[in-house]
Amino acid sequence: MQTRIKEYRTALGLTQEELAARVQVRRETIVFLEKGKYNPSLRLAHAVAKALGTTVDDLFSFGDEEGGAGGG
Amino acid sequence: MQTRIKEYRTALGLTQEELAARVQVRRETIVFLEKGKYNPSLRLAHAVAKALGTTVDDLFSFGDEEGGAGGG
DNA sequence: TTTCTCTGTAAATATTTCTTTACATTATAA
DNA sequence: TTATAATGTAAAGAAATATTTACAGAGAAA
Repeated sequence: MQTRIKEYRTALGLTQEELAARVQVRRETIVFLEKGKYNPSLRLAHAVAKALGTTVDDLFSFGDEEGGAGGG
Repeated sequence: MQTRIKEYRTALGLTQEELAARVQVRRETIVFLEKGKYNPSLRLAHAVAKALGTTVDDLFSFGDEEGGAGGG
C-alpha cells in the first residue's frame, strides 16, 4: 500500500501536527500513515483525504496485491 | 457512513458468500459491512470495491460527518 | 553551544476490526 | 411439512489500529 500523504501535506505547507489536528488524530498516527506502518480505517483514510483536498482513491494505492483483503 | 455494497453485489448477481470468497473474508464480514456495523480497513474497502468493479470513493460515502476521523 | 521546531521511534495500553462457531429467520421448492 | 439456499444475529477471542507517553535526531537560528 502506497500513499501520497506527505506529498500533499508538504504541498499545502502543513506540518504533521497541523494535519493531525485537522484530522483529529495524534501526530504519531500521521507518521505511521506516511511511513506505511499500517493500513488505516476507511474513516481515517477519508478524513485525511478530505483534509488534503483529495480523494481516498487518489491518496492511497494498492499495487494490486493479489486478489483479496487478506494480509500479503 | 453509507455503502452501496448490496446494490452493486445484487446487480452482479452475487451472494454474500460469493463476494466474501472473492474478497477473501468471512461472509459475516460482508453482512457487517452491508449493515454498516463497522468501518472497514482501507485494504478491505479497496478489495471489496475491486471485487465489485468500482472504487472506494464510489462505494462508500460519509455524509461529511464533522471534520475528522474521531468517532461521531 | 543552546534553543526551538519538526520529524521519527518505541513500548504499553485501549479500542476496534475481523474470525470462528453456532443458531435463527426468510424465501423458494419438493 | 420437509429440505435447501441465502441472509441476519450473537458471543468469545485473535489480530490489528490508534492512543498515550516518552525520548532521540536533524536543521535552522541565536
